[in-house]
Amino acid sequence: MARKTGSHSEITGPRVRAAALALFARHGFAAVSMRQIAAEVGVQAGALYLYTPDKQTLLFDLMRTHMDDVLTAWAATPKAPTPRARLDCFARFHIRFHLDRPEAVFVSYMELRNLDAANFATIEGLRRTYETELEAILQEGKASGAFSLSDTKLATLAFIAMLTGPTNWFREGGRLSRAEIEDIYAQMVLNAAGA
Amino acid sequence: MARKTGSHSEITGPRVRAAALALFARHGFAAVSMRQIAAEVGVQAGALYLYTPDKQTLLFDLMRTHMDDVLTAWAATPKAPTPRARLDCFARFHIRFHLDRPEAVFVSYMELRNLDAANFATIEGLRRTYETELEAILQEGKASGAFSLSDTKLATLAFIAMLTGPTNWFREGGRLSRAEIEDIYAQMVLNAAGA
DNA sequence: GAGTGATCTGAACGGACGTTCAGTTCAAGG
DNA sequence: CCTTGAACTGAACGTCCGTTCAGATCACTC
Repeated sequence: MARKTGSHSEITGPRVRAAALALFARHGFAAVSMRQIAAEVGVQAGALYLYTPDKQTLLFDLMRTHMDDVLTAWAATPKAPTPRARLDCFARFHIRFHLDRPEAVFVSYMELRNLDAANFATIEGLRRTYETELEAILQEGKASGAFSLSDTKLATLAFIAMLTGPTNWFREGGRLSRAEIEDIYAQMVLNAAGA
Repeated sequence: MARKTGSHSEITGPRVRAAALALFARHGFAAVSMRQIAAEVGVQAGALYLYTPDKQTLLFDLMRTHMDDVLTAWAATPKAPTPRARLDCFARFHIRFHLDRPEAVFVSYMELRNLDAANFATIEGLRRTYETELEAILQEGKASGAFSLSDTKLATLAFIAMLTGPTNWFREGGRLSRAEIEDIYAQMVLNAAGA
């Protein structure tokens, strides 16, 4: 037994990443073995090394892909005319986007400490870039008098922490729909900004 | 070589817990070995089992102790007269208390998935109890018209996520003091509640 | 239909893991 | 000063870890 019928690199590669993401999210990077990932894919552990040079890089690639996806999706979102509308738009974008990929969000936040120094710096840079997008909105609103905020840097961190929360508890078919959560959180953020 | 001069159960026990807490916070439960904890304490791995039945219980005890501490400290905080003052008080308490023990906060949040079912249920129950304290304040304020909130459950989760944020980035001697952070966050929470 | 290369197996590598335990050491009580 | 037992060592247990690699298999090309 070796090569299975119909197996291709373009199929197995994504399946490896999907299995790794799901397992890392559920049990944590350090608690998941390459053999578990392989079993999930239906392959022997050695075969994983056709798709990643090592376990650490597998984690890093998942996180970098996620961060790239966030930034790309936000860049493709039309810019609203006023700071208030832009903040509302950002809040709704953030919740919607993150609710669609809870595993990637969870891993990208929880497993930062398992990255080596160079990989950590890369991911941290991307995160900073995203935060800066929000802070720019807050600064504009503060300058124009649309928001009343004593510290835009703190508000940035506070809003992102708040808006990421639903990712940890949202379940399809729960008490509230995505749209309702989006509405409520957007309203709380606007309130908190003094808009 | 065995028993070192001046070593006692009352000294080594706390040192084991302190070393475990610090290492779990930095590297994660699954990534830390009993031998690393022992080395930090200055003891052989086998000696740890005089102070904990196993690694999982060591983690659980750290988390339960932390949750008990939170609830005890909050219970000892005087109740303010109005919902608005109580929310302000809760926000300041939460930030102050959590900024004083960032490692315990980090571990208690990040390592939930490494608890077995029974231990998880216990910790989750304590967490729920704490959240209920905040939600009660929000409900009173909503009922009295002091707050304008569409959903007190969501607001509870959102505020706790927001208020716990500083634990992850606060550094002594940074740009802002504890008191300043406390002021800013308390204000943002009151705004978000529509107070 | 032979040959080639991408894909995967299965076994092995040295090392680290959590946990146990017989034996050693030493502070303290009589 | 002798005994006792709490505190700890050091070695061992079986198991699993990440990673490597020679060899097997099979889809494809010519």
